[in-house]
Amino acid sequence: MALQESGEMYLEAIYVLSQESSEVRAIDVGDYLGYTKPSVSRALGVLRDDGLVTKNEDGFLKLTKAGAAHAKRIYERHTVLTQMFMKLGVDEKTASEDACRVEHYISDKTFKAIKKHMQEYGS
Amino acid sequence: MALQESGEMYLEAIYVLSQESSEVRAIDVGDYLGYTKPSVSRALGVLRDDGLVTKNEDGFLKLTKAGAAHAKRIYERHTVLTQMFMKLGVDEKTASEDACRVEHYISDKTFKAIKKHMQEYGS
DNA sequence: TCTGTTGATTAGCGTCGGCTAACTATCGAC
DNA sequence: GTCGATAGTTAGCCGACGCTAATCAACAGA
Repeated sequence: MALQESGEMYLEAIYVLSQESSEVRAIDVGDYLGYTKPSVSRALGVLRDDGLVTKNEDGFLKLTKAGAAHAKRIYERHTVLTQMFMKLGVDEKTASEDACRVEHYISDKTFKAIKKHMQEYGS
Repeated sequence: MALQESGEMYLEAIYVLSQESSEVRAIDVGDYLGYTKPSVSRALGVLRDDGLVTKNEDGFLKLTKAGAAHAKRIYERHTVLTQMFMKLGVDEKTASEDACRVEHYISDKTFKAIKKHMQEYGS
């Protein structure tokens, strides 16, 4: 089954946290997203079952190839959308918050069009 | 409590159908959205409790002042977003489908910025 | 008058995805 | 060796929101 918004948020969080530190645990993901430990635990279980995340013997999380690909896709949407909203005059915080929701709902077609436009005209 | 995506979809549907015919029933809303009668029945009950929709003795639906205001707000987002996506080169069907989801998730700030941009540069 | 269709509702199910409570495991300090 | 903090899991609750099955009311035609 296709990933829901929720699953994408978790993947993105792990992706972002992995860029800051190579040691990402479930608790860090929870802190980042503002969710409790049980919520994270269950969500990661689902992602693990889907083959998107693994956990090594020390409890550190790692995205699989498929998980990383998905996370990068969402994260790119986040950055491009944030950039677009800011280009339109929206403050960074609002732009990022809106991008964070919208990134899960736009089609590939529309995202490609936005990205192309930003590459041509966006600073 | 603030309206969810689902509630906004129902309001928008009633608003659109009301523009085509003054006699809008629950079944029409269901057909329009692709939902079953029981789903519509319950959803309308919630909107009625929230004071956004009324039903007259003949079973015809009518948006209250607050309901209509909310519906118009969402519908405007739908049209402006569709227009923007098409301006970027997206086909009408995809643009409309994406707008239909995104319209529920962008902040007022960002929408105002998009609208302003479209008024200045959008054909 | 009986019957079939249409519209609305109620009861109840399932999934998603938050939550709290409570348990376990590990690890460092005393 | 015991105790407290930290991390993770399990069990189970709840709201949102689809669904099917079944019921009810109104109305039209044989």
